[in-house]
Amino acid sequence: MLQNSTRLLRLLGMLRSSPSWHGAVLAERLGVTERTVRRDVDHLRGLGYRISATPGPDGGYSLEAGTTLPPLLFEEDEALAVSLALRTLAASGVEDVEESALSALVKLEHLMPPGHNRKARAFFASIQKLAQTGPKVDQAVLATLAGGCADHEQLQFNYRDGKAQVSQRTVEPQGLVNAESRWYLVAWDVSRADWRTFRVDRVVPPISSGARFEPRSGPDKGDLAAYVSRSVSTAAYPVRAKVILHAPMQALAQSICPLVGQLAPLDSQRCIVHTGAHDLHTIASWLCTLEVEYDIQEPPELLEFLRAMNARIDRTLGRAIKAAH
DNA sequence: CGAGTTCGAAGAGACACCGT
DNA sequence: ACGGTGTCTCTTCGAACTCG
Repeated sequence: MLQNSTRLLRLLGMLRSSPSWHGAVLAERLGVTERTVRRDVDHLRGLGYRISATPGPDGGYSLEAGTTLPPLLFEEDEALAVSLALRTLAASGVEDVEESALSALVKLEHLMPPGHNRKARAFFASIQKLAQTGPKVDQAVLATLAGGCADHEQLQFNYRDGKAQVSQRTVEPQGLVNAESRWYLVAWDVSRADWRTFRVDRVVPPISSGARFEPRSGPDKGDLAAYVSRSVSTAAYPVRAKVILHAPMQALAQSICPLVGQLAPLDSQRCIVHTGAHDLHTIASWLCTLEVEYDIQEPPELLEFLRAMNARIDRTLGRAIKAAH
Protein backbone atom coordinates (compact mmCIF):
# COMPACT_ATOMS: atom_id res chain seq x y z
CA MET A 1 0.00 0.00 0.00
CA LEU A 2 1.35 3.43 -0.91
CA GLN A 3 1.88 6.13 1.67
CA ASN A 4 -0.95 8.65 1.72
CA SER A 5 0.86 11.69 0.24
CA THR A 6 2.56 9.54 -2.40
CA ARG A 7 -0.80 8.07 -3.35
CA LEU A 8 -2.34 11.55 -3.66
CA LEU A 9 0.44 12.59 -6.06
CA ARG A 10 -0.01 9.39 -8.06
CA LEU A 11 -3.75 9.96 -8.18
CA LEU A 12 -3.14 13.50 -9.44
CA GLY A 13 -0.76 12.19 -12.04
CA MET A 14 -3.31 9.63 -13.23
CA LEU A 15 -6.08 12.23 -13.39
CA ARG A 16 -3.82 14.47 -15.48
CA SER A 17 -2.83 11.68 -17.86
CA SER A 18 -6.34 10.83 -19.01
CA PRO A 19 -9.56 12.85 -19.40
CA SER A 20 -11.69 10.46 -17.28
CA TRP A 21 -11.15 7.64 -14.78
CA HIS A 22 -13.60 5.21 -13.20
CA GLY A 23 -13.34 5.00 -9.45
CA ALA A 24 -12.89 1.23 -9.65
CA VAL A 25 -9.94 1.58 -12.06
CA LEU A 26 -8.27 4.21 -9.88
CA ALA A 27 -8.76 1.97 -6.84
CA GLU A 28 -7.22 -1.01 -8.64
CA ARG A 29 -4.21 1.00 -9.89
CA LEU A 30 -3.60 2.55 -6.46
CA GLY A 31 -4.16 -0.69 -4.56
CA VAL A 32 -6.94 0.67 -2.36
CA THR A 33 -10.72 0.43 -2.24
CA GLU A 34 -13.06 2.74 -4.11
CA ARG A 35 -14.07 4.27 -0.78
CA THR A 36 -10.46 5.32 -0.18
CA VAL A 37 -10.25 6.76 -3.71
CA ARG A 38 -13.31 8.87 -2.92
CA ARG A 39 -11.67 10.11 0.26
CA ASP A 40 -8.47 10.92 -1.64
CA VAL A 41 -10.47 12.83 -4.26
CA ASP A 42 -12.04 14.76 -1.37
CA HIS A 43 -8.57 15.55 -0.03
CA LEU A 44 -7.46 16.89 -3.41
CA ARG A 45 -10.61 18.99 -3.69
CA GLY A 46 -9.85 20.33 -0.22
CA LEU A 47 -6.44 21.38 -1.53
CA GLY A 48 -8.11 23.37 -4.29
CA TYR A 49 -7.96 20.95 -7.23
CA ARG A 50 -11.08 21.00 -9.37
CA ILE A 51 -11.98 17.35 -9.83
CA SER A 52 -15.34 16.75 -11.44
CA ALA A 53 -17.26 13.50 -10.96
CA THR A 54 -19.84 12.28 -13.45
CA PRO A 55 -22.34 9.69 -12.25
CA GLY A 56 -23.87 7.12 -14.54
CA PRO A 57 -22.61 4.38 -16.85
CA ASP A 58 -20.16 6.70 -18.63
CA GLY A 59 -19.22 8.47 -15.45
CA GLY A 60 -15.88 8.90 -13.75
CA TYR A 61 -13.48 11.43 -12.33
CA SER A 62 -11.68 14.09 -14.33
CA LEU A 63 -9.32 16.91 -13.47
CA GLU A 64 -10.48 20.31 -14.73
CA ALA A 65 -8.13 23.12 -15.68
CA GLY A 66 -7.80 25.14 -12.51
CA THR A 67 -6.40 28.45 -11.40
CA THR A 68 -3.26 26.88 -9.94
CA LEU A 69 -0.82 24.36 -11.33
CA PRO A 70 -0.63 20.92 -9.73
CA PRO A 71 2.69 19.99 -8.10
CA LEU A 72 5.44 19.42 -10.65
CA LEU A 73 8.39 17.09 -10.27
CA PHE A 74 11.55 18.21 -12.11
CA GLU A 75 14.59 16.16 -12.97
CA GLU A 76 17.93 17.80 -12.09
CA ASP A 77 18.59 19.14 -15.60
CA GLU A 78 14.99 20.35 -15.91
CA ALA A 79 15.21 22.25 -12.61
CA LEU A 80 18.51 23.77 -13.78
CA ALA A 81 16.94 24.84 -17.08
CA VAL A 82 13.92 26.39 -15.34
CA SER A 83 16.19 28.19 -12.87
CA LEU A 84 18.29 29.67 -15.69
CA ALA A 85 15.18 30.68 -17.65
CA LEU A 86 13.75 32.42 -14.58
CA ARG A 87 17.03 34.29 -13.96
CA THR A 88 16.99 35.49 -17.57
CA LEU A 89 13.34 36.52 -17.33
CA ALA A 90 14.00 38.33 -14.05
CA ALA A 91 16.18 40.72 -16.06
CA SER A 92 14.12 40.75 -19.25
CA GLY A 93 12.81 44.31 -19.00
CA VAL A 94 9.19 43.15 -19.06
CA GLU A 95 7.34 44.66 -16.11
CA ASP A 96 5.45 42.24 -13.82
CA VAL A 97 7.12 39.28 -15.53
CA GLU A 98 10.40 40.29 -13.86
CA GLU A 99 8.75 40.32 -10.45
CA SER A 100 6.91 37.03 -11.03
CA ALA A 101 10.07 35.36 -12.34
CA LEU A 102 12.02 36.51 -9.30
CA SER A 103 9.32 35.27 -6.93
CA ALA A 104 9.19 31.88 -8.70
CA LEU A 105 13.00 31.69 -8.67
CA VAL A 106 13.12 32.24 -4.92
CA LYS A 107 10.58 29.40 -4.43
CA LEU A 108 12.43 27.07 -6.79
CA GLU A 109 15.86 27.69 -5.27
CA HIS A 110 14.44 27.19 -1.80
CA LEU A 111 13.37 23.68 -2.84
CA MET A 112 16.39 22.74 -4.97
CA PRO A 113 19.04 20.58 -3.32
CA PRO A 114 22.11 22.71 -2.36
CA GLY A 115 24.26 21.00 -5.00
CA HIS A 116 21.85 21.82 -7.82
CA ASN A 117 21.47 25.34 -6.51
CA ARG A 118 25.25 25.95 -6.59
CA LYS A 119 25.40 24.53 -10.10
CA ALA A 120 22.63 26.89 -11.31
CA ARG A 121 24.31 29.93 -9.73
CA ALA A 122 27.72 29.01 -11.15
CA PHE A 123 26.22 28.41 -14.59
CA PHE A 124 24.41 31.75 -14.61
CA ALA A 125 27.41 33.63 -13.21
CA SER A 126 29.46 32.43 -16.17
CA ILE A 127 26.96 33.85 -18.68
CA GLN A 128 26.17 37.04 -16.77
CA LYS A 129 25.20 39.76 -19.22
CA LEU A 130 25.27 43.52 -18.92
CA ALA A 131 22.68 45.15 -16.71
CA GLN A 132 19.34 45.78 -18.37
CA THR A 133 19.49 49.28 -19.82
CA GLY A 134 16.53 49.28 -22.20
CA PRO A 135 13.12 50.78 -21.45
CA LYS A 136 10.59 48.83 -19.37
CA VAL A 137 7.85 47.11 -21.34
CA ASP A 138 4.33 46.60 -20.01
CA GLN A 139 3.56 42.89 -19.77
CA ALA A 140 -0.12 43.45 -20.67
CA VAL A 141 0.86 45.35 -23.83
CA LEU A 142 3.30 42.60 -24.80
CA ALA A 143 0.66 39.92 -24.15
CA THR A 144 -1.97 41.72 -26.26
CA LEU A 145 0.48 42.17 -29.14
CA ALA A 146 1.57 38.54 -28.92
CA GLY A 147 -2.08 37.45 -28.84
CA GLY A 148 -2.80 39.54 -31.93
CA CYS A 149 0.13 37.87 -33.75
CA ALA A 150 -1.03 34.40 -32.77
CA ASP A 151 -4.75 34.90 -33.47
CA HIS A 152 -4.32 37.11 -36.58
CA GLU A 153 -6.33 39.87 -34.94
CA GLN A 154 -6.16 43.46 -36.15
CA LEU A 155 -5.00 45.83 -33.37
CA GLN A 156 -5.44 49.55 -32.79
CA PHE A 157 -3.18 51.71 -30.64
CA ASN A 158 -1.60 55.12 -30.28
CA TYR A 159 2.10 55.20 -31.12
CA ARG A 160 4.54 57.75 -29.74
CA ASP A 161 7.48 58.13 -32.16
CA GLY A 162 11.03 59.24 -31.40
CA LYS A 163 9.97 62.91 -31.56
CA ALA A 164 7.17 62.22 -29.01
CA GLN A 165 4.53 62.72 -31.70
CA VAL A 166 1.52 60.47 -31.19
CA SER A 167 -0.31 58.88 -34.11
CA GLN A 168 -3.18 56.42 -34.23
CA ARG A 169 -2.35 53.10 -35.87
CA THR A 170 -4.36 50.14 -37.09
CA VAL A 171 -2.08 47.20 -37.73
CA GLU A 172 -2.00 43.52 -38.58
CA PRO A 173 0.64 42.24 -36.14
CA GLN A 174 3.15 39.83 -37.64
CA GLY A 175 5.60 39.12 -34.81
CA LEU A 176 7.66 40.38 -31.88
CA VAL A 177 11.43 40.70 -31.87
CA ASN A 178 13.57 41.12 -28.76
CA ALA A 179 16.93 42.74 -29.48
CA GLU A 180 19.46 44.67 -27.44
CA SER A 181 17.19 45.17 -24.39
CA ARG A 182 14.29 46.34 -26.52
CA TRP A 183 11.10 44.77 -27.82
CA TYR A 184 9.88 45.51 -31.36
CA LEU A 185 6.58 44.73 -33.07
CA VAL A 186 6.65 44.04 -36.81
CA ALA A 187 3.24 44.72 -38.31
CA TRP A 188 1.45 45.61 -41.52
CA ASP A 189 0.26 49.19 -41.08
CA VAL A 190 -3.22 49.21 -42.64
CA SER A 191 -3.50 52.97 -43.30
CA ARG A 192 0.06 53.23 -44.68
CA ALA A 193 -0.25 49.95 -46.59
CA ASP A 194 3.30 48.94 -45.69
CA TRP A 195 5.35 47.04 -43.13
CA ARG A 196 6.37 48.98 -40.03
CA THR A 197 8.50 48.33 -36.93
CA PHE A 198 7.14 49.66 -33.63
CA ARG A 199 9.00 49.99 -30.32
CA VAL A 200 6.74 48.15 -27.86
CA ASP A 201 7.58 50.56 -25.03
CA ARG A 202 6.12 53.38 -27.19
CA VAL A 203 2.83 51.60 -27.84
CA VAL A 204 -0.04 53.05 -25.79
CA PRO A 205 -2.20 50.10 -24.62
CA PRO A 206 -3.40 48.36 -27.77
CA ILE A 207 -6.93 47.03 -28.21
CA SER A 208 -8.22 44.43 -30.60
CA SER A 209 -10.48 45.79 -33.31
CA GLY A 210 -12.16 42.41 -33.36
CA ALA A 211 -11.36 42.03 -37.07
CA ARG A 212 -9.36 39.04 -38.26
CA PHE A 213 -6.89 39.23 -41.12
CA GLU A 214 -5.43 36.83 -43.61
CA PRO A 215 -1.78 36.16 -42.65
CA ARG A 216 0.73 37.79 -45.05
CA SER A 217 4.18 36.55 -45.83
CA GLY A 218 6.33 38.81 -43.64
CA PRO A 219 8.97 41.31 -44.80
CA ASP A 220 12.51 40.09 -45.59
CA LYS A 221 11.08 36.68 -46.59
CA GLY A 222 9.68 36.26 -43.10
CA ASP A 223 12.97 36.96 -41.31
CA LEU A 224 11.52 39.47 -38.86
CA ALA A 225 14.75 39.77 -36.87
CA ALA A 226 16.62 40.83 -40.02
CA TYR A 227 13.85 43.27 -40.91
CA VAL A 228 13.91 44.85 -37.44
CA SER A 229 17.67 44.99 -37.53
CA ARG A 230 17.61 46.82 -40.88
CA SER A 231 14.76 49.10 -39.81
CA VAL A 232 16.25 50.28 -36.57
CA SER A 233 19.86 50.50 -37.73
CA THR A 234 19.28 52.59 -40.87
CA ALA A 235 15.76 53.24 -42.07
CA ALA A 236 14.61 54.96 -38.89
CA TYR A 237 17.33 57.62 -38.92
CA PRO A 238 17.62 60.90 -40.88
CA VAL A 239 21.36 60.40 -41.51
CA ARG A 240 22.37 57.22 -43.32
CA ALA A 241 25.82 56.09 -44.28
CA LYS A 242 27.43 53.48 -46.50
CA VAL A 243 31.01 52.54 -45.61
CA ILE A 244 33.39 49.95 -47.07
CA LEU A 245 35.33 48.16 -44.32
CA HIS A 246 38.71 46.58 -45.15
CA ALA A 247 38.18 43.29 -43.33
CA PRO A 248 36.33 40.09 -44.16
CA MET A 249 32.69 40.12 -43.07
CA GLN A 250 33.18 37.06 -40.85
CA ALA A 251 35.85 38.94 -38.86
CA LEU A 252 33.48 41.84 -38.13
CA ALA A 253 30.17 40.02 -37.76
CA GLN A 254 30.77 39.35 -34.07
CA SER A 255 31.94 42.83 -33.16
CA ILE A 256 29.39 44.92 -35.08
CA CYS A 257 25.96 44.80 -33.52
CA PRO A 258 23.16 44.24 -36.09
CA LEU A 259 21.26 47.18 -34.56
CA VAL A 260 24.19 49.51 -35.31
CA GLY A 261 24.85 48.49 -38.87
CA GLN A 262 23.91 46.01 -41.57
CA LEU A 263 26.91 44.14 -42.95
CA ALA A 264 27.15 42.69 -46.43
CA PRO A 265 30.18 41.01 -48.05
CA LEU A 266 31.96 42.74 -50.95
CA ASP A 267 34.76 40.26 -51.54
CA SER A 268 36.94 37.94 -49.45
CA GLN A 269 38.81 40.89 -47.86
CA ARG A 270 36.14 43.61 -47.65
CA CYS A 271 32.56 44.17 -46.63
CA ILE A 272 30.13 47.05 -46.69
CA VAL A 273 28.13 48.42 -43.78
CA HIS A 274 24.88 50.39 -43.96
CA THR A 275 24.25 52.39 -40.82
CA GLY A 276 22.16 55.28 -39.60
CA ALA A 277 21.97 57.84 -36.79
CA HIS A 278 20.38 61.11 -35.79
CA ASP A 279 23.57 63.04 -36.70
CA LEU A 280 26.95 62.71 -38.42
CA HIS A 281 28.74 62.96 -35.09
CA THR A 282 27.34 59.62 -33.87
CA ILE A 283 28.37 57.77 -37.04
CA ALA A 284 31.81 59.40 -37.10
CA SER A 285 32.41 58.52 -33.45
CA TRP A 286 31.41 54.92 -34.11
CA LEU A 287 33.74 54.70 -37.12
CA CYS A 288 36.62 55.98 -34.97
CA THR A 289 36.18 53.01 -32.62
CA LEU A 290 36.63 50.48 -35.45
CA GLU A 291 40.02 48.83 -35.60
CA VAL A 292 39.93 48.45 -39.40
CA GLU A 293 40.47 50.80 -42.29
CA TYR A 294 37.44 52.04 -44.18
CA ASP A 295 36.25 54.10 -47.17
CA ILE A 296 33.24 56.39 -46.91
CA GLN A 297 30.83 55.83 -49.80
CA GLU A 298 27.94 57.96 -48.56
CA PRO A 299 27.22 60.64 -47.54
CA PRO A 300 29.98 63.08 -48.67
CA GLU A 301 29.24 65.24 -45.59
CA LEU A 302 30.49 62.38 -43.41
CA LEU A 303 33.88 62.58 -45.10
CA GLU A 304 33.98 66.34 -44.46
CA PHE A 305 32.98 65.77 -40.86
CA LEU A 306 35.77 63.20 -40.36
CA ARG A 307 38.28 65.55 -42.05
CA ALA A 308 37.39 68.35 -39.60
CA MET A 309 37.53 65.89 -36.73
CA ASN A 310 40.94 64.66 -37.86
CA ALA A 311 42.26 68.24 -38.10
CA ARG A 312 41.11 68.91 -34.55
CA ILE A 313 42.83 65.78 -33.28
CA ASP A 314 46.03 66.74 -35.18
CA ARG A 315 46.08 70.18 -33.59
CA THR A 316 45.42 68.72 -30.13
CA LEU A 317 48.22 66.16 -30.52
CA GLY A 318 50.59 68.86 -31.87
CA ARG A 319 50.08 71.00 -28.82
CA ALA A 320 50.49 68.01 -26.49
CA ILE A 321 53.78 66.97 -28.15
CA LYS A 322 55.06 70.57 -28.07
CA ALA A 323 54.26 70.83 -24.34
CA ALA A 324 56.07 67.54 -23.63
CA HIS A 325 59.29 68.92 -25.10
C1' DC B 1 -43.12 10.29 -27.79
C1' DG B 2 -43.19 10.60 -22.94
C1' DA B 3 -43.26 8.44 -18.46
C1' DG B 4 -41.49 4.90 -15.74
C1' DT B 5 -37.86 1.50 -14.84
C1' DT B 6 -33.24 -0.28 -14.74
C1' DC B 7 -28.41 0.01 -14.39
C1' DG B 8 -23.99 1.77 -13.27
C1' DA B 9 -21.30 5.09 -11.02
C1' DA B 10 -20.31 8.69 -7.40
C1' DG B 11 -21.25 10.42 -2.62
C1' DA B 12 -21.60 9.76 2.14
C1' DG B 13 -22.48 7.86 6.91
C1' DA B 14 -21.49 4.34 10.33
C1' DC B 15 -18.63 1.08 12.21
C1' DA B 16 -14.64 -2.08 12.73
C1' DC B 17 -9.79 -3.11 12.22
C1' DC B 18 -4.91 -2.03 12.28
C1' DG B 19 -0.52 0.28 12.91
C1' DT B 20 1.92 3.95 15.16
C1' DA C 1 -5.75 7.58 21.46
C1' DC C 2 -5.72 8.65 16.81
C1' DG C 3 -5.51 8.56 11.92
C1' DG C 4 -5.95 5.79 7.86
C1' DT C 5 -8.36 2.28 5.63
C1' DG C 6 -11.92 -1.37 4.46
C1' DT C 7 -16.69 -2.97 4.47
C1' DC C 8 -21.46 -2.36 4.30
C1' DT C 9 -25.38 0.20 3.22
C1' DC C 10 -28.13 3.75 1.42
C1' DT C 11 -28.89 7.90 -1.54
C1' DT C 12 -28.39 10.56 -5.68
C1' DC C 13 -27.74 11.21 -10.42
C1' DG C 14 -27.67 10.48 -15.42
C1' DA C 15 -28.03 7.55 -19.41
C1' DA C 16 -30.19 3.71 -21.59
C1' DC C 17 -34.00 0.89 -22.07
C1' DT C 18 -38.99 -0.52 -21.98
C1' DC C 19 -43.73 -0.01 -22.50
C1' DG C 20 -48.26 2.03 -23.18
